[in-house]
Amino acid sequence: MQKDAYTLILEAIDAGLYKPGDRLVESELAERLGVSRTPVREALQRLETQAMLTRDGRSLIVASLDHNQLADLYAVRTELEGLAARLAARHATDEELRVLRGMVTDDRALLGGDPKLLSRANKRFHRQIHLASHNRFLVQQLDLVHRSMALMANTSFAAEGRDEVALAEHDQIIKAIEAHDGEAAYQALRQHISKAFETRLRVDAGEIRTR
Amino acid sequence: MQKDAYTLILEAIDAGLYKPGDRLVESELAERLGVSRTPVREALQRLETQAMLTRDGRSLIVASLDHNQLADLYAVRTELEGLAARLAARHATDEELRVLRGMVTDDRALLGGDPKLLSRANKRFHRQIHLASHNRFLVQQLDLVHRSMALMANTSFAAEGRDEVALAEHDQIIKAIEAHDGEAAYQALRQHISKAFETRLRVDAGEIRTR
DNA sequence: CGGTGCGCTTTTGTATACAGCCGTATCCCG
DNA sequence: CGGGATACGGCTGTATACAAAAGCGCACCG
Repeated sequence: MQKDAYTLILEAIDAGLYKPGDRLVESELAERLGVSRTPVREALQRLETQAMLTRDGRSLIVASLDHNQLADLYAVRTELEGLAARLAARHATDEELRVLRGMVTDDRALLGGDPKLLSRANKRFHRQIHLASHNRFLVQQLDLVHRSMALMANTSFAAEGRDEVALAEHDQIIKAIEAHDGEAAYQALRQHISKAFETRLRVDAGEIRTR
Repeated sequence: MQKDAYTLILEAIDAGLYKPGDRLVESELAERLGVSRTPVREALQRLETQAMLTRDGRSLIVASLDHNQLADLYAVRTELEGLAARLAARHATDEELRVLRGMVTDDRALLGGDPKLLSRANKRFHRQIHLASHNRFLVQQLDLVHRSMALMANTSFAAEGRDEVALAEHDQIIKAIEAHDGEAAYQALRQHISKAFETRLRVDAGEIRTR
């Protein structure tokens, strides 16, 4: 069976096929996906409620993030990711810890490689921490946050040297979680997000060279 | 113009017309609301993506919160409300502060009255703090949280004496925000939520008499 | 030459028809 | 009398037709 319209449209946005500001026309999507307008409409409505799309008069366009919204988003993200880290330190099982540790080890092989791959590995890592918190609502909320982050053009991993620093930070986070030190994990993750935000601002300002 | 199907169904759930576990049938809702199935379907899908409804096999039922989910929800709520308080202390305008102060003053008149009214006033108060944070994403996330809270049967304001304690706590929170003391506001709101959770647990356990 | 108004085209919103699936109940056979 | 299979009813998912509204362009008038 084919994936549903919702997933397909989401992936198209993720892949950059539709960029912020682009108008999404129901009939066009319906034809492209080979279904009728009905499932497309439902998918678009779902995406709208998740703030991936906004209404411009009558039509739907891909949402875009201005500078203020970016800051807002990171503020919320910092708080929620911090909470996830604290809970993960408390609730993660040994199996989950091994998976997390394995990710950090494997990601070393990606250093200096394709920013897209690095970004994907990074998403997986963070998602694993979310899951290790064993809090469904938190996972759901963080999903929303990460989805909105997909609206940003380029990943901060395009920044030169960011990958190595990030990996070191990931290592710190894992160490704290492994030690079941909630407070340390909380602080480490907050600082990690803070650094990521800072890097993104520098990239956007053109201060850092991107690969 | 009439409100849309989404709002109507949401209000019906809020009013307790549909309780957790109840099955929602498209054709039935369509007839009751006087529209066709199409807008009803869209409304239901939106509610599903917001976790107000869950799928039971093929059909949609109103989501219910078990003990664990309740704890999960409060954990996230504590964090986000705390963040909102801290940001409100930093960003609230004088006009917003006066509105907040006015709410606390007015709410004194409701003490000992209808729990439904108390609960409504409480929601308004918290929402005003969310808005005073001037962070759209945070407002949106907290909206989701409060929506899920609507799934709980009875408000903690049904607990005897809770209203007076809550009002005093609200006063504390406002004082911290008025003083632009982010850290104090953060702590005060976290403790307020924590107390509310504790009260709810006691009510659910049958320890406290409800009015 | 510019502005305004009218009409057409495009797109969304709503209704309805149709098909497929699941659950249930009944009937038949062992 | 009990269990299983089949048929029927209801509900969801998808497609399509139709109506209404908005944007766009052209033409006409000032």
